[in-house]
Amino acid sequence: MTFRRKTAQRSGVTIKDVARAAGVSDATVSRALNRPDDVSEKTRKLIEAAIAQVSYVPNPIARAMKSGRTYTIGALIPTLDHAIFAKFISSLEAELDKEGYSLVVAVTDADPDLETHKAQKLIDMGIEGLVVSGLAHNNALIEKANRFHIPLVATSYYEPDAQLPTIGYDNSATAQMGLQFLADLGHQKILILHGPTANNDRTLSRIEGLKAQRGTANLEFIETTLDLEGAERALAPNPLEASAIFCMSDILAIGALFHLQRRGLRVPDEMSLMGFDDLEFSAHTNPPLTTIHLPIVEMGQRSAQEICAFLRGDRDITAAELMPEIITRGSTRRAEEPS
Amino acid sequence: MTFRRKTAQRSGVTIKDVARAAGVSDATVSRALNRPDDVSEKTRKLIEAAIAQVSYVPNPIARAMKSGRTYTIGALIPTLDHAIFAKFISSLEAELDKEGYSLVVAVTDADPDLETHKAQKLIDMGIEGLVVSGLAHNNALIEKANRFHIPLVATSYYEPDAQLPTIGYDNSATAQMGLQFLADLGHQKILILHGPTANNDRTLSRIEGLKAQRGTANLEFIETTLDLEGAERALAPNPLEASAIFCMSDILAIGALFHLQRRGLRVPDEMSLMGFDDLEFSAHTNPPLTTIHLPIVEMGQRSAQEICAFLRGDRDITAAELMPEIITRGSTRRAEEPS
DNA sequence: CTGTTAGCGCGTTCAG
DNA sequence: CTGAACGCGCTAACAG
Repeated sequence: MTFRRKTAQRSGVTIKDVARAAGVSDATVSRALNRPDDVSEKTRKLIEAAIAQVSYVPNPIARAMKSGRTYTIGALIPTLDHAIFAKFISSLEAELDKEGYSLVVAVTDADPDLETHKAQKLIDMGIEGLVVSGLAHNNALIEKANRFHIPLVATSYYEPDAQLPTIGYDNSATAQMGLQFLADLGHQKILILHGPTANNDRTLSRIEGLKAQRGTANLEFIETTLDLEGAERALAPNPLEASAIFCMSDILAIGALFHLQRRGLRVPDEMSLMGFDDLEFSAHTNPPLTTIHLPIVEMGQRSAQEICAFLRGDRDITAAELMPEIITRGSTRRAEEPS
Repeated sequence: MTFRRKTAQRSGVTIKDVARAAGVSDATVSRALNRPDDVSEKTRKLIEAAIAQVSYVPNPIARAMKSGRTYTIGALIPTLDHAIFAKFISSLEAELDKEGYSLVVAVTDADPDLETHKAQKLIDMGIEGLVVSGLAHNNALIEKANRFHIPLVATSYYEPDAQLPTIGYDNSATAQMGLQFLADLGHQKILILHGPTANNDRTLSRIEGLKAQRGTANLEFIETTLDLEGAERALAPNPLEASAIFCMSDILAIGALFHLQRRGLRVPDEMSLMGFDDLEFSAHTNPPLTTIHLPIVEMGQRSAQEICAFLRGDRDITAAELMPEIITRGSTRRAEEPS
């Protein structure tokens, strides 16, 4: 079928047309629509008939204009191709819906210019709140949100002293926790595989945390693209002298696992492997992946709740630290004692 | 940091306040904002100063009220947890952005009631177009969109005779194509693994296509949940007498692969495995997965283009068939000749 | 180049 | 219970 244009923009029939058709005033129609109890049974029926007859449909914009509210929240995310962001958006949207808000998503591809552009677009369309990923945003964005009095929340990050409220986890400490886990298993030489650091403060923070703990183990860092292919490319030319690989993202860990399998290296016997995210996939690989579970769903919920509470006027938005957790599965084991 | 409420709703300073502060009329302020060239350098400066002074911020809703447009499109999708939908949304959003539109996403969990609820919410907020997944939608939804003169596009489906324009592929024919591929390899007994059929016309259509081709091979159908766990649960109790498993979704195929690995069955030597979707993962498993590539990105782009063209008044929305394609990789091989 | 006037569609006074 | 009138914030038309 083809959808045929029936009318120009928004049908054009207004409350006035209904009023005329029903032989009442527009105010009465408005009332019949908003507070039916204040209208007599009889005229209400009359109006309903008129509405159907002239096929009236209320104009949401005019409504919003009166209330001054759009019940719309924006989210600026670097990508949707990574399951972790999809899950976050999903959780955010579900929680916002409970409070009557809708979610507009804008993908930035981790490009600051695109981010600025989309932020402006979101603001222009009247969002009442904005959620972004990470902390490293051009000041233009922060200032803009401020100027428009739009509450801004940074997620995937926890930093109580930041310029804007953060709802997330401590990337640095979490990476350190993972490293410690591996070190405690006796791993001395560890390969760190991570995604792009450009415009990605989450990754940067993880790496910094790791570097600060250099004493713990001998660390080698490799940066690559954040996909399975990236893991392959990073590891293929590597002699793999480490006894463990710690990936700053499960997608890389899974890519590493596939690579190691192809290379004939057994995990965890010949190589321990640890991830970061806890994707659905990670629990099902062979062996299942030891990883760090990120509280993504809670992050979405919490972000929504904070913004909604703020908009309701209940309270200011406060930063919140959510706790990641190590999930021990089969891809890690104690390092061989040096013989 | 905590975000402190500075002001009640939308700051309240209007174009009038600016006009007063600058000593000009409101129309001039409006002009200075929208067509700066029509205003003298001098008064423009004056106005800019006034804007900063009273910290004016334009009200997008009032703007929308004049133009009658919101430049917002809604998408109703069953889930974001499945990468295929995330990718679709991503592509849709990117293309809509090019035309100046924003995308509001609403997740329905494949629940008709939720779908109705969210559809209404989207309409109430003033979307100008709506994209849904699949064809099986309660008439209420279709009728509603019609009543509000909102163009509606159904995706992941192609059905030229449907009630609403579809942009997608022929699920039935595509499944048949996959089956034929396996049959041509000599597979006589094939296990079909598929996701829930309830409220999912895409899956239903694939199954129907397969059943219509029953003559081609001996088919056994198993329904399960659409996740890795689902594949595991479905296959664990199965004796696996088939020589090939055809999964109606890559996620199931990958789950199946993991299961077979654990079970010690070699793919493709002892079991051929074929998917449906072509996720990023599928190209990287061991062995890489033979699957059917779905034109998801094109689907998003095309949907956006059709809606935008329609809204521009250029033309009606017409259905479009996009062609899936078999991607032959390592998980399938010719069946052993019966000895 | 700038000011005045007149609404956009709706909800909300305030009278009746 | 109902109607008349006003105004939300902004912009398009028309004068000047």
